[in-house]
Amino acid sequence: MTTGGGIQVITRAAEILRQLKRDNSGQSLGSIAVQTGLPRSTVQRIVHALVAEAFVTTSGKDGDLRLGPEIQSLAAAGRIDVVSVMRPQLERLSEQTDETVDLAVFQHAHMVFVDQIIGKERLAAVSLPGQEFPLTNTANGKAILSKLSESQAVDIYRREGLGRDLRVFLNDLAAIQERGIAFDEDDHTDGISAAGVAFQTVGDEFYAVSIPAPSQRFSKKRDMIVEHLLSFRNDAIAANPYFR
Amino acid sequence: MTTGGGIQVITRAAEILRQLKRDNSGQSLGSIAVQTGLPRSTVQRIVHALVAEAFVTTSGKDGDLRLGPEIQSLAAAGRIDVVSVMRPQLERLSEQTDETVDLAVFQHAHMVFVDQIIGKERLAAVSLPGQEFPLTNTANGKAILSKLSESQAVDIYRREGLGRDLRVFLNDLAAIQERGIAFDEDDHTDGISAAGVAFQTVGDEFYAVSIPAPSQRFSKKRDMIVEHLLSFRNDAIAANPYFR
DNA sequence: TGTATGTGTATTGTAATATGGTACAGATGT
DNA sequence: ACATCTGTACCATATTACAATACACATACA
Repeated sequence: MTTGGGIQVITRAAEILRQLKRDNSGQSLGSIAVQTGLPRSTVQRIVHALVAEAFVTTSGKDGDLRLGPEIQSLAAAGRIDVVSVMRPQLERLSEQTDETVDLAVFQHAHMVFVDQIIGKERLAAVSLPGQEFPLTNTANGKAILSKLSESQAVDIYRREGLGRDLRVFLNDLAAIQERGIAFDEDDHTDGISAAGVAFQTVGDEFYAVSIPAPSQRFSKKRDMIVEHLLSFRNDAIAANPYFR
Repeated sequence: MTTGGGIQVITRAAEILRQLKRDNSGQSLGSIAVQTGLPRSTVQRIVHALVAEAFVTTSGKDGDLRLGPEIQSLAAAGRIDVVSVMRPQLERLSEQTDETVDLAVFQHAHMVFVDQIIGKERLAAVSLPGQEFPLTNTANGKAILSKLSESQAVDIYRREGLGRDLRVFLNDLAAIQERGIAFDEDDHTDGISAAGVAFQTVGDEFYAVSIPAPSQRFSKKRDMIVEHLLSFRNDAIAANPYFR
Protein backbone atom coordinates (compact mmCIF):
# COMPACT_ATOMS: atom_id res chain seq x y z
CA MET A 1 0.00 0.00 0.00
CA THR A 2 2.59 2.47 1.08
CA THR A 3 4.82 3.90 -1.59
CA GLY A 4 8.22 2.34 -1.87
CA GLY A 5 10.52 3.90 0.65
CA GLY A 6 14.10 3.29 -0.32
CA ILE A 7 14.90 -0.19 0.85
CA GLN A 8 13.14 -3.10 -0.72
CA VAL A 9 13.37 -5.53 2.16
CA ILE A 10 12.05 -3.04 4.62
CA THR A 11 9.16 -2.06 2.42
CA ARG A 12 8.33 -5.71 2.06
CA ALA A 13 8.78 -6.48 5.72
CA ALA A 14 6.42 -3.62 6.49
CA GLU A 15 3.96 -4.99 3.96
CA ILE A 16 4.08 -8.32 5.69
CA LEU A 17 3.57 -6.75 9.10
CA ARG A 18 0.63 -4.75 7.81
CA GLN A 19 -0.80 -7.91 6.38
CA LEU A 20 -0.56 -9.49 9.81
CA LYS A 21 -2.17 -6.41 11.28
CA ARG A 22 -5.06 -6.88 8.90
CA ASP A 23 -5.61 -10.38 10.22
CA ASN A 24 -3.71 -11.41 13.28
CA SER A 25 -5.54 -14.64 13.92
CA GLY A 26 -2.62 -16.71 12.68
CA GLN A 27 -1.59 -16.71 9.04
CA SER A 28 0.66 -19.05 7.10
CA LEU A 29 3.58 -18.19 4.87
CA GLY A 30 1.52 -19.10 1.83
CA SER A 31 -1.38 -16.96 2.89
CA ILE A 32 0.84 -13.96 3.40
CA ALA A 33 2.53 -14.60 0.07
CA VAL A 34 -0.78 -14.63 -1.77
CA GLN A 35 -2.14 -11.59 0.01
CA THR A 36 0.96 -9.49 -0.51
CA GLY A 37 1.77 -10.76 -3.96
CA LEU A 38 5.29 -11.68 -2.89
CA PRO A 39 7.00 -14.96 -3.78
CA ARG A 40 6.55 -17.52 -1.07
CA SER A 41 10.23 -18.11 -0.56
CA THR A 42 10.78 -14.40 -0.19
CA VAL A 43 8.08 -14.20 2.41
CA GLN A 44 9.71 -17.08 4.20
CA ARG A 45 13.09 -15.40 4.43
CA ILE A 46 11.67 -12.12 5.60
CA VAL A 47 9.33 -13.69 8.09
CA HIS A 48 12.20 -15.69 9.54
CA ALA A 49 14.18 -12.53 10.00
CA LEU A 50 11.20 -10.88 11.67
CA VAL A 51 10.73 -13.86 13.94
CA ALA A 52 14.38 -13.63 14.96
CA GLU A 53 13.67 -10.06 16.07
CA ALA A 54 10.41 -11.05 17.78
CA PHE A 55 8.43 -8.76 15.52
CA VAL A 56 6.55 -11.86 14.51
CA THR A 57 5.65 -14.87 16.61
CA THR A 58 5.20 -18.41 15.45
CA SER A 59 3.23 -19.97 18.25
CA GLY A 60 4.31 -23.52 17.63
CA LYS A 61 1.51 -24.77 15.42
CA ASP A 62 1.36 -24.75 11.66
CA GLY A 63 0.24 -21.66 9.82
CA ASP A 64 0.37 -19.61 12.89
CA LEU A 65 2.18 -16.35 12.30
CA ARG A 66 1.19 -13.38 14.42
CA LEU A 67 2.56 -10.03 15.41
CA GLY A 68 5.19 -10.56 18.08
CA PRO A 69 5.97 -9.24 21.52
CA GLU A 70 8.75 -6.87 20.47
CA ILE A 71 6.15 -4.71 18.79
CA GLN A 72 4.34 -4.34 22.08
CA SER A 73 7.58 -3.48 23.74
CA LEU A 74 8.45 -0.84 21.16
CA ALA A 75 4.95 0.55 21.35
CA ALA A 76 5.22 0.92 25.10
CA ALA A 77 8.37 2.99 24.68
CA GLY A 78 6.88 5.05 21.87
CA ARG A 79 3.53 5.73 23.43
CA ILE A 80 2.75 9.40 23.49
CA ASP A 81 1.10 11.14 26.38
CA VAL A 82 -2.13 12.37 24.88
CA VAL A 83 -2.77 14.76 27.73
CA SER A 84 0.48 16.67 27.34
CA VAL A 85 0.32 16.57 23.56
CA MET A 86 -3.18 18.00 23.60
CA ARG A 87 -2.61 20.54 26.33
CA PRO A 88 -1.46 23.49 24.18
CA GLN A 89 -4.16 22.82 21.61
CA LEU A 90 -6.81 22.73 24.29
CA GLU A 91 -5.52 25.93 25.81
CA ARG A 92 -5.76 27.58 22.43
CA LEU A 93 -9.30 26.30 22.06
CA SER A 94 -10.19 27.69 25.45
CA GLU A 95 -8.77 31.09 24.56
CA GLN A 96 -10.59 31.15 21.26
CA THR A 97 -13.94 30.39 22.82
CA ASP A 98 -13.46 31.89 26.26
CA GLU A 99 -14.91 28.70 27.67
CA THR A 100 -13.87 25.66 29.66
CA VAL A 101 -12.47 22.77 27.60
CA ASP A 102 -12.56 19.15 28.72
CA LEU A 103 -10.57 16.13 27.56
CA ALA A 104 -11.95 12.69 28.29
CA VAL A 105 -10.98 9.14 27.44
CA PHE A 106 -13.21 6.16 26.81
CA GLN A 107 -12.42 3.39 29.24
CA HIS A 108 -14.31 0.33 30.36
CA ALA A 109 -17.55 1.52 28.85
CA HIS A 110 -17.25 4.80 30.71
CA MET A 111 -16.01 8.28 30.02
CA VAL A 112 -13.18 9.44 32.25
CA PHE A 113 -12.09 13.06 32.39
CA VAL A 114 -8.34 13.31 32.07
CA ASP A 115 -7.70 17.00 31.58
CA GLN A 116 -9.42 20.33 31.71
CA ILE A 117 -8.66 23.92 30.86
CA ILE A 118 -10.86 26.17 32.92
CA GLY A 119 -12.31 29.07 30.98
CA LYS A 120 -12.28 32.64 32.09
CA GLU A 121 -15.94 32.64 32.90
CA ARG A 122 -15.73 30.03 35.56
CA LEU A 123 -18.60 27.63 35.87
CA ALA A 124 -20.11 26.80 39.20
CA ALA A 125 -19.75 23.07 38.70
CA VAL A 126 -16.43 21.94 37.32
CA SER A 127 -15.73 18.30 36.65
CA LEU A 128 -12.55 17.01 38.19
CA PRO A 129 -10.01 14.94 36.29
CA GLY A 130 -10.51 11.30 37.17
CA GLN A 131 -14.26 11.66 37.40
CA GLU A 132 -16.44 9.28 35.40
CA PHE A 133 -19.44 10.14 33.25
CA PRO A 134 -21.97 8.24 31.17
CA LEU A 135 -21.83 8.23 27.40
CA THR A 136 -25.38 8.38 26.21
CA ASN A 137 -26.33 11.77 27.60
CA THR A 138 -23.11 13.76 27.32
CA ALA A 139 -21.64 15.55 24.34
CA ASN A 140 -18.25 13.86 24.48
CA GLY A 141 -19.84 10.51 25.25
CA LYS A 142 -22.10 10.68 22.24
CA ALA A 143 -19.24 11.88 20.08
CA ILE A 144 -17.36 8.74 21.01
CA LEU A 145 -20.39 6.49 20.61
CA SER A 146 -20.68 7.70 17.04
CA LYS A 147 -17.20 6.34 16.34
CA LEU A 148 -17.82 2.90 17.83
CA SER A 149 -19.51 0.03 16.05
CA GLU A 150 -23.28 0.04 16.23
CA SER A 151 -23.30 -3.09 18.36
CA GLN A 152 -20.94 -1.53 20.89
CA ALA A 153 -23.01 1.62 20.96
CA VAL A 154 -26.20 -0.32 21.56
CA ASP A 155 -24.52 -2.32 24.31
CA ILE A 156 -23.61 0.83 26.13
CA TYR A 157 -27.02 2.33 25.47
CA ARG A 158 -28.59 -0.67 27.16
CA ARG A 159 -26.16 -0.70 30.03
CA GLU A 160 -26.71 2.95 30.84
CA GLY A 161 -30.41 2.40 30.39
CA LEU A 162 -31.72 5.93 30.17
CA GLY A 163 -35.35 5.73 29.17
CA ARG A 164 -35.06 6.86 25.57
CA ASP A 165 -36.13 5.40 22.32
CA LEU A 166 -33.43 3.34 20.67
CA ARG A 167 -34.31 4.57 17.19
CA VAL A 168 -34.12 8.21 18.22
CA PHE A 169 -30.79 7.42 19.82
CA LEU A 170 -29.39 5.77 16.70
CA ASN A 171 -30.63 8.61 14.50
CA ASP A 172 -28.88 10.98 16.81
CA LEU A 173 -25.64 9.04 16.42
CA ALA A 174 -25.99 9.02 12.64
CA ALA A 175 -26.34 12.79 12.64
CA ILE A 176 -23.27 13.09 14.84
CA GLN A 177 -21.27 10.89 12.50
CA GLU A 178 -22.24 13.08 9.60
CA ARG A 179 -21.48 16.42 11.23
CA GLY A 180 -18.56 15.22 13.29
CA ILE A 181 -19.85 16.96 16.37
CA ALA A 182 -22.18 16.03 19.21
CA PHE A 183 -24.36 18.11 21.50
CA ASP A 184 -25.77 17.82 24.96
CA GLU A 185 -28.56 20.26 25.65
CA ASP A 186 -29.48 20.24 29.34
CA ASP A 187 -29.41 16.49 29.19
CA HIS A 188 -26.68 15.42 31.56
CA THR A 189 -26.97 18.43 33.85
CA ASP A 190 -29.89 20.79 33.82
CA GLY A 191 -28.83 24.26 32.77
CA ILE A 192 -25.61 23.08 31.15
CA SER A 193 -25.14 22.38 27.46
CA ALA A 194 -22.06 21.23 25.63
CA ALA A 195 -20.58 20.36 22.26
CA GLY A 196 -17.98 17.65 21.71
CA VAL A 197 -15.79 16.05 19.09
CA ALA A 198 -14.15 12.63 19.31
CA PHE A 199 -11.00 11.14 17.90
CA GLN A 200 -8.97 8.00 18.31
CA THR A 201 -5.29 7.24 18.56
CA VAL A 202 -3.60 4.86 16.16
CA GLY A 203 -3.43 2.58 19.18
CA ASP A 204 -7.24 2.56 19.19
CA GLU A 205 -7.86 4.57 22.29
CA PHE A 206 -10.84 6.89 22.08
CA TYR A 207 -10.76 10.46 23.27
CA ALA A 208 -13.22 13.33 23.22
CA VAL A 209 -12.91 17.06 23.64
CA SER A 210 -15.92 18.97 24.83
CA ILE A 211 -16.88 22.53 25.63
CA PRO A 212 -19.60 22.95 28.24
CA ALA A 213 -21.32 26.18 29.21
CA PRO A 214 -24.50 27.43 30.88
CA SER A 215 -27.24 26.77 28.36
CA GLN A 216 -28.15 30.40 27.82
CA ARG A 217 -24.65 31.41 26.99
CA PHE A 218 -24.09 28.24 25.04
CA SER A 219 -26.98 28.89 22.69
CA LYS A 220 -25.66 32.35 21.95
CA LYS A 221 -22.13 31.16 21.23
CA ARG A 222 -23.10 27.89 19.70
CA ASP A 223 -22.07 28.57 16.11
CA MET A 224 -18.78 30.01 17.21
CA ILE A 225 -18.04 27.07 19.49
CA VAL A 226 -18.89 24.60 16.76
CA GLU A 227 -16.64 26.34 14.31
CA HIS A 228 -13.68 26.31 16.66
CA LEU A 229 -14.22 22.72 17.69
CA LEU A 230 -14.30 21.61 14.09
CA SER A 231 -11.21 23.51 13.10
CA PHE A 232 -9.55 22.14 16.22
CA ARG A 233 -10.28 18.71 14.91
CA ASN A 234 -8.63 19.59 11.63
CA ASP A 235 -5.59 21.31 13.06
CA ALA A 236 -4.85 19.23 16.10
CA ILE A 237 -6.17 15.83 15.17
CA ALA A 238 -6.29 15.25 11.45
CA ALA A 239 -2.85 16.81 11.13
CA ASN A 240 -1.29 14.52 13.75
CA PRO A 241 -0.23 11.09 12.49
CA TYR A 242 -0.95 9.57 15.88
CA PHE A 243 -4.62 10.35 15.66
CA ARG A 244 -7.52 9.57 13.49
CA MET B 1 27.92 -15.37 8.20
CA THR B 2 24.80 -13.64 9.28
CA THR B 3 24.52 -12.34 12.76
CA GLY B 4 21.40 -13.17 14.69
CA GLY B 5 18.69 -13.46 12.13
CA GLY B 6 19.09 -14.04 8.44
CA ILE B 7 18.61 -10.69 6.78
CA GLN B 8 21.15 -8.01 7.43
CA VAL B 9 18.96 -4.96 6.82
CA ILE B 10 16.24 -6.26 9.06
CA THR B 11 18.61 -7.08 11.85
CA ARG B 12 20.00 -3.59 11.56
CA ALA B 13 16.61 -1.94 11.30
CA ALA B 14 15.61 -3.80 14.44
CA GLU B 15 18.78 -2.64 16.14
CA ILE B 16 17.92 0.93 15.26
CA LEU B 17 14.38 0.56 16.54
CA ARG B 18 15.64 -0.94 19.76
CA GLN B 19 18.03 1.93 20.10
CA LEU B 20 15.11 4.32 19.78
CA LYS B 21 13.23 2.28 22.33
CA ARG B 22 16.13 2.73 24.72
CA ASP B 23 15.81 6.51 24.38
CA ASN B 24 12.80 7.86 22.58
CA SER B 25 13.31 11.50 23.48
CA GLY B 26 14.51 12.32 19.97
CA GLN B 27 17.79 11.03 18.61
CA SER B 28 19.80 12.09 15.58
CA LEU B 29 21.21 9.93 12.82
CA GLY B 30 24.68 10.41 14.20
CA SER B 31 23.67 9.47 17.70
CA ILE B 32 22.06 6.30 16.48
CA ALA B 33 25.08 5.52 14.34
CA VAL B 34 27.43 5.84 17.30
CA GLN B 35 25.22 3.88 19.64
CA THR B 36 24.65 1.02 17.25
CA GLY B 37 28.12 1.01 15.75
CA LEU B 38 26.70 1.29 12.25
CA PRO B 39 28.04 3.67 9.59
CA ARG B 40 26.17 6.93 9.57
CA SER B 41 25.17 6.71 5.93
CA THR B 42 23.84 3.25 6.51
CA VAL B 43 21.78 4.44 9.42
CA GLN B 44 20.50 7.23 7.23
CA ARG B 45 19.25 4.89 4.52
CA ILE B 46 17.58 2.54 6.93
CA VAL B 47 16.00 5.28 8.99
CA HIS B 48 14.60 6.85 5.84
CA ALA B 49 13.05 3.57 4.89
CA LEU B 50 11.59 3.24 8.37
CA VAL B 51 10.24 6.77 8.21
CA ALA B 52 8.56 5.96 4.91
CA GLU B 53 6.75 3.13 6.70
CA ALA B 54 5.95 5.34 9.72
CA PHE B 55 7.89 3.06 12.03
CA VAL B 56 9.94 6.11 12.82
CA THR B 57 8.84 9.72 13.05
CA THR B 58 10.90 12.78 12.32
CA SER B 59 8.98 15.55 14.02
CA GLY B 60 10.33 18.37 11.94
CA LYS B 61 13.19 19.57 14.08
CA ASP B 62 16.81 18.53 13.88
CA GLY B 63 17.97 15.42 15.66
CA ASP B 64 14.48 14.36 16.35
CA LEU B 65 13.93 10.71 15.50
CA ARG B 66 11.34 8.82 17.48
CA LEU B 67 9.33 5.66 17.23
CA GLY B 68 6.45 6.24 14.86
CA PRO B 69 2.71 5.80 14.85
CA GLU B 70 2.65 2.64 12.78
CA ILE B 71 4.17 0.79 15.68
CA GLN B 72 1.26 1.84 17.85
CA SER B 73 -1.09 0.70 15.17
CA LEU B 74 0.57 -2.69 14.83
CA ALA B 75 0.67 -3.06 18.59
CA ALA B 76 -3.05 -2.41 18.82
CA ALA B 77 -3.70 -5.22 16.35
CA GLY B 78 -1.27 -7.56 18.05
CA ARG B 79 -2.36 -6.94 21.59
CA ILE B 80 -3.12 -10.14 23.37
CA ASP B 81 -6.02 -10.59 25.72
CA VAL B 82 -4.32 -11.34 28.99
CA VAL B 83 -7.52 -12.62 30.55
CA SER B 84 -8.13 -15.31 27.96
CA VAL B 85 -4.47 -16.21 27.71
CA MET B 86 -4.26 -16.66 31.45
CA ARG B 87 -7.57 -18.42 31.91
CA PRO B 88 -6.41 -22.03 31.43
CA GLN B 89 -3.34 -21.44 33.57
CA LEU B 90 -5.44 -19.96 36.34
CA GLU B 91 -7.85 -22.84 36.15
CA ARG B 92 -4.99 -25.24 36.54
CA LEU B 93 -3.74 -23.27 39.50
CA SER B 94 -7.18 -23.41 41.06
CA GLU B 95 -7.36 -27.15 40.59
CA GLN B 96 -3.92 -27.68 42.03
CA THR B 97 -4.68 -25.71 45.15
CA ASP B 98 -8.41 -26.29 45.46
CA GLU B 99 -8.76 -22.58 46.04
CA THR B 100 -10.10 -19.46 44.39
CA VAL B 101 -7.68 -17.69 42.05
CA ASP B 102 -7.89 -14.00 41.22
CA LEU B 103 -6.36 -12.01 38.36
CA ALA B 104 -6.03 -8.26 38.77
CA VAL B 105 -4.53 -5.43 36.76
CA PHE B 106 -2.85 -2.29 37.98
CA GLN B 107 -4.66 0.76 36.68
CA HIS B 108 -4.69 4.39 37.72
CA ALA B 109 -2.99 3.68 41.00
CA HIS B 110 -5.61 1.06 41.81
CA MET B 111 -5.99 -2.67 41.56
CA VAL B 112 -8.85 -3.86 39.39
CA PHE B 113 -10.02 -7.46 39.38
CA VAL B 114 -10.38 -8.69 35.84
CA ASP B 115 -10.90 -12.42 36.24
CA GLN B 116 -11.54 -15.05 38.84
CA ILE B 117 -11.69 -18.80 39.05
CA ILE B 118 -13.84 -19.79 41.97
CA GLY B 119 -12.43 -22.65 43.98
CA LYS B 120 -14.35 -25.70 45.07
CA GLU B 121 -14.51 -24.56 48.63
CA ARG B 122 -16.50 -21.51 47.89
CA LEU B 123 -15.84 -18.46 49.98
CA ALA B 124 -18.64 -16.42 51.40
CA ALA B 125 -17.32 -13.16 50.04
CA VAL B 126 -16.18 -13.30 46.44
CA SER B 127 -14.78 -10.28 44.70
CA LEU B 128 -16.45 -9.43 41.46
CA PRO B 129 -14.52 -8.66 38.30
CA GLY B 130 -14.42 -4.90 37.84
CA GLN B 131 -14.13 -4.25 41.52
CA GLU B 132 -11.30 -2.04 42.75
CA PHE B 133 -8.95 -2.67 45.62
CA PRO B 134 -6.10 -0.85 47.32
CA LEU B 135 -2.50 -1.92 46.84
CA THR B 136 -0.83 -1.48 50.16
CA ASN B 137 -2.82 -4.01 52.14
CA THR B 138 -3.54 -6.74 49.63
CA ALA B 139 -1.34 -9.59 48.44
CA ASN B 140 -1.63 -8.83 44.76
CA GLY B 141 -1.31 -5.11 45.39
CA LYS B 142 1.91 -5.51 47.32
CA ALA B 143 3.22 -7.94 44.72
CA ILE B 144 2.77 -5.24 42.12
CA LEU B 145 4.18 -2.50 44.31
CA SER B 146 7.35 -4.53 44.62
CA LYS B 147 7.78 -4.32 40.85
CA LEU B 148 7.28 -0.57 40.61
CA SER B 149 9.93 2.04 41.27
CA GLU B 150 10.37 3.02 44.87
CA SER B 151 9.08 6.52 44.20
CA GLN B 152 5.90 5.17 42.62
CA ALA B 153 5.43 2.78 45.50
CA VAL B 154 5.85 5.54 48.05
CA ASP B 155 3.41 7.74 46.14
CA ILE B 156 0.76 5.08 46.34
CA TYR B 157 1.59 4.35 49.95
CA ARG B 158 0.95 8.00 50.74
CA ARG B 159 -2.20 8.20 48.69
CA GLU B 160 -3.75 5.17 50.33
CA GLY B 161 -2.55 6.46 53.66
CA LEU B 162 -3.03 3.44 55.86
CA GLY B 163 -1.44 4.23 59.18
CA ARG B 164 1.69 2.16 58.90
CA ASP B 165 5.33 2.89 59.23
CA LEU B 166 6.98 3.69 55.91
CA ARG B 167 10.15 1.82 56.79
CA VAL B 168 8.29 -1.32 57.71
CA PHE B 169 6.41 -0.98 54.46
CA LEU B 170 9.57 -0.64 52.37
CA ASN B 171 11.19 -3.56 54.15
CA ASP B 172 8.12 -5.59 53.34
CA LEU B 173 8.46 -4.70 49.66
CA ALA B 174 12.13 -5.62 49.65
CA ALA B 175 11.30 -9.03 51.05
CA ILE B 176 8.62 -9.48 48.40
CA GLN B 177 11.06 -8.58 45.66
CA GLU B 178 13.46 -11.17 46.92
CA ARG B 179 10.97 -14.00 47.32
CA GLY B 180 8.83 -13.07 44.37
CA ILE B 181 5.66 -13.50 46.39
CA ALA B 182 3.56 -11.29 48.61
CA PHE B 183 1.22 -12.05 51.50
CA ASP B 184 -1.80 -10.49 53.09
CA GLU B 185 -2.60 -11.89 56.51
CA ASP B 186 -5.97 -10.64 57.74
CA ASP B 187 -4.96 -7.22 56.57
CA HIS B 188 -7.42 -6.25 53.89
CA THR B 189 -10.26 -8.36 55.23
CA ASP B 190 -10.33 -9.83 58.67
CA GLY B 191 -10.31 -13.61 58.53
CA ILE B 192 -9.01 -13.74 54.98
CA SER B 193 -5.39 -14.22 54.02
CA ALA B 194 -3.85 -14.40 50.57
CA ALA B 195 -0.66 -14.90 48.61
CA GLY B 196 0.08 -13.18 45.31
CA VAL B 197 2.61 -12.94 42.51
CA ALA B 198 2.95 -10.12 40.01
CA PHE B 199 4.12 -9.92 36.42
CA GLN B 200 4.15 -7.39 33.64
CA THR B 201 3.47 -7.54 29.94
CA VAL B 202 6.05 -6.42 27.42
CA GLY B 203 3.69 -3.50 26.90
CA ASP B 204 4.32 -2.56 30.52
CA GLU B 205 0.97 -3.39 31.99
CA PHE B 206 1.12 -4.86 35.48
CA TYR B 207 -0.89 -7.87 36.53
CA ALA B 208 -1.11 -9.93 39.68
CA VAL B 209 -2.44 -13.36 40.49
CA SER B 210 -3.55 -14.06 44.01
CA ILE B 211 -5.01 -16.91 46.00
CA PRO B 212 -7.17 -15.92 48.95
CA ALA B 213 -8.59 -18.23 51.60
CA PRO B 214 -9.97 -18.14 55.11
CA SER B 215 -6.95 -17.52 57.32
CA GLN B 216 -7.13 -20.84 59.17
CA ARG B 217 -7.17 -22.87 56.02
CA PHE B 218 -4.62 -20.58 54.40
CA SER B 219 -2.06 -21.12 57.13
CA LYS B 220 -2.41 -24.89 56.79
CA LYS B 221 -2.00 -24.84 53.02
CA ARG B 222 0.42 -21.96 52.90
CA ASP B 223 3.51 -23.84 51.75
CA MET B 224 1.58 -25.70 49.13
CA ILE B 225 -0.03 -22.53 47.80
CA VAL B 226 3.32 -20.75 47.66
CA GLU B 227 4.87 -23.61 45.78
CA HIS B 228 2.13 -23.68 43.17
CA LEU B 229 2.10 -19.91 42.76
CA LEU B 230 5.84 -19.85 42.19
CA SER B 231 5.82 -22.66 39.68
CA PHE B 232 2.87 -20.96 38.00
CA ARG B 233 5.08 -17.95 37.59
CA ASN B 234 7.72 -20.09 35.96
CA ASP B 235 5.42 -22.03 33.68
CA ALA B 236 2.90 -19.43 32.67
CA ILE B 237 4.82 -16.22 32.86
CA ALA B 238 8.55 -16.69 32.46
CA ALA B 239 7.87 -19.08 29.58
CA ASN B 240 5.66 -16.63 27.72
CA PRO B 241 7.49 -14.06 25.60
CA TYR B 242 4.73 -11.53 26.20
CA PHE B 243 5.39 -11.41 29.89
CA ARG B 244 8.14 -10.58 32.24
C1' DT C 1 35.47 35.54 13.03
C1' DG C 2 37.42 31.49 12.21
C1' DT C 3 37.47 26.44 13.43
C1' DA C 4 35.36 22.37 14.92
C1' DT C 5 31.58 19.53 15.21
C1' DG C 6 27.14 18.91 14.88
C1' DT C 7 22.80 18.37 11.85
C1' DG C 8 20.46 16.17 7.35
C1' DT C 9 21.24 15.12 2.26
C1' DA C 10 23.02 13.35 -2.13
C1' DT C 11 26.08 10.68 -5.16
C1' DT C 12 28.25 6.51 -6.76
C1' DG C 13 31.20 2.41 -7.80
C1' DT C 14 31.43 -1.96 -5.76
C1' DA C 15 30.39 -6.61 -4.25
C1' DA C 16 27.95 -8.34 -0.94
C1' DT C 17 23.53 -9.25 -0.37
C1' DA C 18 18.89 -10.44 -0.94
C1' DT C 19 16.41 -12.70 -4.43
C1' DG C 20 13.10 -16.28 -5.94
C1' DG C 21 12.96 -20.28 -8.82
C1' DT C 22 12.89 -24.94 -7.84
C1' DA C 23 12.70 -29.21 -4.99
C1' DC C 24 11.64 -31.85 -0.78
C1' DA C 25 9.36 -33.80 3.47
C1' DG C 26 5.19 -34.03 6.04
C1' DA C 27 0.15 -33.06 7.04
C1' DT C 28 -4.38 -32.87 5.88
C1' DG C 29 -8.32 -33.66 3.45
C1' DT C 30 -10.41 -34.63 -0.56
C1' DA D 1 -3.83 -42.27 -4.23
C1' DC D 2 -4.11 -37.42 -5.35
C1' DA D 3 -4.28 -32.68 -4.64
C1' DT D 4 -3.08 -29.05 -1.79
C1' DC D 5 -1.69 -27.29 1.91
C1' DT D 6 2.07 -26.70 5.59
C1' DG D 7 7.30 -25.38 6.58
C1' DT D 8 12.18 -26.06 5.00
C1' DA D 9 16.34 -25.93 2.17
C1' DC D 10 19.43 -25.08 -1.70
C1' DC D 11 22.03 -21.87 -4.77
C1' DA D 12 23.24 -19.46 -9.15
C1' DT D 13 22.15 -14.86 -10.39
C1' DA D 14 22.27 -9.80 -10.58
C1' DT D 15 19.64 -6.95 -8.16
C1' DT D 16 20.26 -4.76 -4.11
C1' DA D 17 22.01 -2.78 -0.24
C1' DC D 18 26.28 -0.92 1.10
C1' DA D 19 29.32 2.80 3.02
C1' DA D 20 32.98 6.09 1.72
C1' DT D 21 33.00 10.58 0.34
C1' DA D 22 31.40 15.30 -0.42
C1' DC D 23 28.05 19.00 0.39
C1' DA D 24 25.05 22.65 2.64
C1' DC D 25 23.83 24.38 6.65
C1' DA D 26 23.58 25.27 12.06
C1' DT D 27 25.41 25.76 16.31
C1' DA D 28 29.04 26.32 19.65
C1' DC D 29 33.36 27.63 21.11
C1' DA D 30 37.56 30.30 21.40
